[in-house]
Amino acid sequence: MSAANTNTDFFERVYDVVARIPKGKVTTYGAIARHLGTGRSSRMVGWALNKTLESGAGMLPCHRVVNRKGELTGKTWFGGDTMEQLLRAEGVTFDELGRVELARYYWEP
DNA sequence: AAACTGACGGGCG
DNA sequence: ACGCCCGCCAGTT
Repeated sequence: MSAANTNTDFFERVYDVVARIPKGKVTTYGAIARHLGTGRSSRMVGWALNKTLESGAGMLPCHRVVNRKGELTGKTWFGGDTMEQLLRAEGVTFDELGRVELARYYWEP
């Protein structure tokens, strides 16, 4: 196996984990990174998601991935309040600051 | 080649 | 509970 496939494998894992997030639940980048074994490379998870968007995996429910504060940091890539609407459609509620209640909706891979 | 950036997280005040 | 700073990893300029 070529070492060049390491990245691809990383993307596939991110895809796999995100695809398993139950409807109406959310998880964090750090949780995914830990599950992948990358640990501190939480940033790479977001990077991978952005990359998967271009890879054609646009069906990925990445709107269920938020940061540790429960903020929809990726809403920029969805455009406007699309990300929030998607989560609301799944029954997720937001607080006054527009953050997800992680204690209530958090899901660990 | 060096420095900056970024879908982040944890620690500290 | 919130804001600020530092550390991680790969990509970009």
